[in-house]
Amino acid sequence: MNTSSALKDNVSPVVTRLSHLAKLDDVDVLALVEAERDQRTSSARREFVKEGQPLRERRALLSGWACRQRILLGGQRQILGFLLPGDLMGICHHTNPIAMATVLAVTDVVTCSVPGPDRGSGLREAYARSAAFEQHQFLAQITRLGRLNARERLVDWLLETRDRLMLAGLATTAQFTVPITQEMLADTLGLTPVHTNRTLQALRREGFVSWRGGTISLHDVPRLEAMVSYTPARVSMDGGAVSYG
Amino acid sequence: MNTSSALKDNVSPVVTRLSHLAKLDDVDVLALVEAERDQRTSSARREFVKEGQPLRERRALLSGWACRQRILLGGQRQILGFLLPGDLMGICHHTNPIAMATVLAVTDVVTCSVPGPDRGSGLREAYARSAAFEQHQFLAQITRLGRLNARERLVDWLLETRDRLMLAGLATTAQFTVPITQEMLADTLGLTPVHTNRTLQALRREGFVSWRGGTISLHDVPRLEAMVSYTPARVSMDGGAVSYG
DNA sequence: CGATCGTTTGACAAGGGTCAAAATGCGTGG
DNA sequence: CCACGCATTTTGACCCTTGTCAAACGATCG
Repeated sequence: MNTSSALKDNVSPVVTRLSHLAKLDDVDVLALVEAERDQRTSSARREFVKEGQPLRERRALLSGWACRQRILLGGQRQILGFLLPGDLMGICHHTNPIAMATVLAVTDVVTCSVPGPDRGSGLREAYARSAAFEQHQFLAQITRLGRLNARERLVDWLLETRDRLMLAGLATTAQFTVPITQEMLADTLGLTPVHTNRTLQALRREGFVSWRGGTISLHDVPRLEAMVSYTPARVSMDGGAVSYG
Repeated sequence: MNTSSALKDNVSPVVTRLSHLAKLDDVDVLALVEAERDQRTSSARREFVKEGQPLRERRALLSGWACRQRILLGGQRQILGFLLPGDLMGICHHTNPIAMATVLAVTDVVTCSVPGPDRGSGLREAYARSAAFEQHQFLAQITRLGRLNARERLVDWLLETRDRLMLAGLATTAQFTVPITQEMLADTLGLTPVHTNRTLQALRREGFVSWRGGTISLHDVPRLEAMVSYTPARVSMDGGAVSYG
């Protein structure tokens, strides 16, 4: 199409995702690509950020999954949300920031630095929309936990996760990779592993989803969407974008 | 104390709250006071903002309560959180923002405009910390709904709400005003009104709280805090402040 | 003084939790 | 290539928290 799409094709999920969120010009994309050369790997289970500790630098996820979680005294865990490839972390606008949650590498993970928003305004816009989109996910998580039953929570989460992965170019409408255990899913959905398993089996038995070797396939997307009245977040560049205000 | 505290004493919850969040100089405070002259009243049940509609202007709550809510098809409601006096709304950093949730006046409400962050950097810092604090509340809401039982949800919410009101100078350690019905509380905590009522009664019967005429008293704060391992959000000016990063 | 909204009560149902054990899968080392 | 050990998934039986439905009670307001 245009010059920058040549740059965007087959590049990192960071560029793909941010390009979906705002119009980036070549300067923006080059800055991202440049920043991506500063990569760092960490292995599964490592804690990037610890709740209550000062926040260091802003980075983006290049590959792998991470999660934000809180551990309650008593050992229960609540996973607040997952960080998927292309997602940003550590962006903050005030002094002395302190992490509100622990960020844990779910799989082996590669992160990279991200340029400051000072260059083109495209990046600033993309970062702002990225933050708003994340906010949207937190609000969705609240309604999920507060008002949906086990089956609905599961379906809603699957659809949301699919959409997020699609934004980074990592999913099709009906298939995507989910490198997490059912126990983690339970800690996300506010359920026990046992009940999560049973709910999942029911959906499988009824032919709605399959989950083999970390790959999830949705077999009747329209009905799944109807089941939870799913409305995708509005994050496309054209038209308005979500903002909690 | 100093010159600006003379301005801050007995003034609006907006100034009180923002002063707790960041160091504001006289210029900042005067800008706030000036902006407060642009007041607008709306009566209970009015919808300030409708989910999916463009966001208009940024404003602050001077008095009364509002809530952010979502209605699911099927008519269930989830209250995402309350807006208390001193809280900001409509602040957003990208173009074409769209409301992620409906904002509803719970009581009669007075709002005022708030100055842009351009003046002193104090306001910018206060706004950023305010946003981070709000984010903190959403994350707390997620853990509440995901991992606490009815009694714990209720206690945790009471303690958080007390702290937020204290920030605006509207509560003491053990007493504050809560102008909402048990039904709204139920929609906040992800419970039914009936069960909320029973949980509340249990806490009353055991002498932990009383709730008469819209005023809540906590009678054994240490034990209540222990019950949910309550940790107040770190939002004081000195030391770090929460940021979800 | 009815009307209406909010709170309280009771009886019962069900969704989801708990505990414990059995299967299955998978990486590692022999 | 097989066997072992560990993590994960699956199953079963039972219990408990929370939801549901319906009605009574209480307060507030025109």
